[in-house]
Amino acid sequence: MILPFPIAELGYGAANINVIAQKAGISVGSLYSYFDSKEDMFLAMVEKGMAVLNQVLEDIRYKEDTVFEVIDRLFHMTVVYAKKHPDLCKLYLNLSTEQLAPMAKRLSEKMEVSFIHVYTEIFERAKEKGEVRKDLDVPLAAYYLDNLVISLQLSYASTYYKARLANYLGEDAMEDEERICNGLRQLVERSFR
Amino acid sequence: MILPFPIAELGYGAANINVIAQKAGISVGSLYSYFDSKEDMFLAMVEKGMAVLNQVLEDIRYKEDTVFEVIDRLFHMTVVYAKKHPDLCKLYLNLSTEQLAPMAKRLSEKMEVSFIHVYTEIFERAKEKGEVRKDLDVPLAAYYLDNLVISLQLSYASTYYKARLANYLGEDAMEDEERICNGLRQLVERSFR
Amino acid sequence: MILPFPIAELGYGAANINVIAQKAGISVGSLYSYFDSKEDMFLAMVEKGMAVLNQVLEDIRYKEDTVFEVIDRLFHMTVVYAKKHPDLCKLYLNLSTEQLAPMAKRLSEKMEVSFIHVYTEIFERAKEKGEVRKDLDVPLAAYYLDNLVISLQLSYASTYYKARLANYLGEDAMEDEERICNGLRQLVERSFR
Amino acid sequence: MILPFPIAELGYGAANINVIAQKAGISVGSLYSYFDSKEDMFLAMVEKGMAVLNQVLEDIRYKEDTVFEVIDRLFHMTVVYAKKHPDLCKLYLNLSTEQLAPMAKRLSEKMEVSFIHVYTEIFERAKEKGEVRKDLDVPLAAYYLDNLVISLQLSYASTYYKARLANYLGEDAMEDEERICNGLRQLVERSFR
DNA sequence: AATGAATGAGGGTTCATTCAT
DNA sequence: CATGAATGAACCCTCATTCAT
Repeated sequence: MILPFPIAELGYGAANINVIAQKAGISVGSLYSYFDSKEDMFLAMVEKGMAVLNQVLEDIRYKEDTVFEVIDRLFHMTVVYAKKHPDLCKLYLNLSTEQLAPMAKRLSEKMEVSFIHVYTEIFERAKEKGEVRKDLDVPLAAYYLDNLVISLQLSYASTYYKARLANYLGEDAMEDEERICNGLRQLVERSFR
Repeated sequence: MILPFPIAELGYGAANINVIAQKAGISVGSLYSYFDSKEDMFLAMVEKGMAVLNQVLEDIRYKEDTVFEVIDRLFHMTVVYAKKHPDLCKLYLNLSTEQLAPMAKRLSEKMEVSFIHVYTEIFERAKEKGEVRKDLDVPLAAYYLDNLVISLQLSYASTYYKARLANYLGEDAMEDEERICNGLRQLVERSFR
Repeated sequence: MILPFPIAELGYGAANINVIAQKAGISVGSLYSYFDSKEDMFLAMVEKGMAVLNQVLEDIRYKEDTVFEVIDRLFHMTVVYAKKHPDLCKLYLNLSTEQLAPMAKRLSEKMEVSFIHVYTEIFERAKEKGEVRKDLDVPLAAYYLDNLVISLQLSYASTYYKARLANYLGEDAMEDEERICNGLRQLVERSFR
Repeated sequence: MILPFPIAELGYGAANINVIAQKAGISVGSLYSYFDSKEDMFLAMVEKGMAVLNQVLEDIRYKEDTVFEVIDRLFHMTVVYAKKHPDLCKLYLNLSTEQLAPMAKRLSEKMEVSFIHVYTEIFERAKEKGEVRKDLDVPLAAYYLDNLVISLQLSYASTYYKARLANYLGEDAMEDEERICNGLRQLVERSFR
């Protein structure tokens, strides 16, 4: 199945149909045999992104691990995902842009909800097992963790956020994943204990 | 000075010059006497945003406070800023979009650098005063804190992130600033100690 | 032989090749093995229409009848033809449209000429037999009669002319063929006497 | 006010926006400042046509005349109108085409209704004054008369119908309006008596 | 011979930019 | 200066036609 990657890579506004078709190596007409409209192409990419993310989520939540092992895997997998699918990550930025807000709302909710569910599950279990303090505000912890995950993801995918990461942590910081992932995990670990 | 606010509110792609001129209450021709191009209008908004942000930064870093008092003020002021200037916040999303990446790079650097500088200063001082642990990775701490600040800011400004906040913390979470700001401050405080 | 009916039913502009092929139950490729172009398909339908009309003409002009019996049969057969071949009638509207004028001219002439010939023959004979007044302007009478025939035909075939008929003669007028055919025959009969 | 004449002259399908703009001597953009869409341009022409026709109707129905004087004027004015506004006449052909049937229905009804109303009024009055026979089927007479008027109109406006007229009445028949108008009037007059 | 996926020129429409007033 | 009507390049999309299978 042909996917209109440039629409994710370049953004909805900047990617024009001719460029998309050219980059996909097919004609405009063919493109329109797969999708009914440019909007449809965008949604196809969003759905692809969601499918990949859901797979990532599945890979993360082994039942037996401690919450901190899960979070560690979460950070590492996020980086793997962002490196492998930078275009899908960039979708997130387009979705959150006002231009696409109306179209994105319903889809995004589906996406967020999966994450919220997993985060909540993890923290509740961790509470029971005594891995985190009893008075932890679970929803807030989930929101806080997701903020970090999204930021991390964008740092490895978006041109802009890459530059920002370099500004904060040095030009070659991206290659030192351990520093970032472990560093963030440590910070998070302390904040939950 | 007339500012093309809609370009920030609606996003670069969705805002059209006629609408901008109309909302600004002047003619298209006049708009083009102030700015050479639509790109220029966008950059003017970005600069305006930076100026406001720099003022916010100034208001935050009283020398005498502990780092956690500063961070508390940082979160609170971020919310105040996001509520007062949602359009300027949305700029951030547009800037980080690939469409505007080339244009944005140099400006963004200026912006980030101010923040990095302040964050670094705060943490170095806090280390000296023994408010945070000696082995804290300051650049990483700055990056981590900024991720949270940006996420918080967007949660109060962008339609999409507002919905996300509601998904995580409940429909009326936005009104309960204290829960969010204090909650984040507590999490951060623990992670630095 | 496969005929591209939809091109007549929907009109040259509205009928697209894919729909035509689908309705004809064959592939686009096959369609193009029968016809060289869309224009060709249209012309094939026009020729089909002419052939049917010529048959109708043959059925009408029995030598022994009075001119008014022939005209009566003409109106009745026109209705029968229009009901049986609405798509061929609609061709007439497309042909007379400027869009197809150049292509249509030569074909239409052939078509008109048959009718003119028959009409003239009928009226000349009627004059000889004293059925119509001696000073009747035969060409004008033929033109006048054909105008009515064409109008009648369209009233039973084209959506627009159907609505017009209903406006003039009432919602169910179409079913009362006798009123229309006999009524017109009477009017015509008086005008020729 | 600029009117997109080519859309009537060439037909909805054949007239493309670039041609229309060029023939109108303005840019495509300007055209779209007057009309929201090509459909709108077509409707503007239809409305213009209706306005002109209504004026013609007004000019025709003097109260004092006999029905046959009115009909005579009707034929003559129809020719004048068709010669002056051939493009508006051609609209009629486009409207009755299946392609535009849906769009045209409501407008056309308005148009027809004016004519039906006037025709009916004329015939009812003529009946009262004893100018036409008592048993005349008024709606049918109106339908019959309108068929002739429309045919006449098209004979002076549409390329196709012009050729048809020449086939029936000779190459120079168009110039001999009197023959046609008077001839038709006489035929009609007899049919109503 | 029959198919229908692929093509891409051409259509309707938008909107950043200009310039006569 | 200020205006906003005018411009036309560039957009998204359609569909007549072709050709590898």
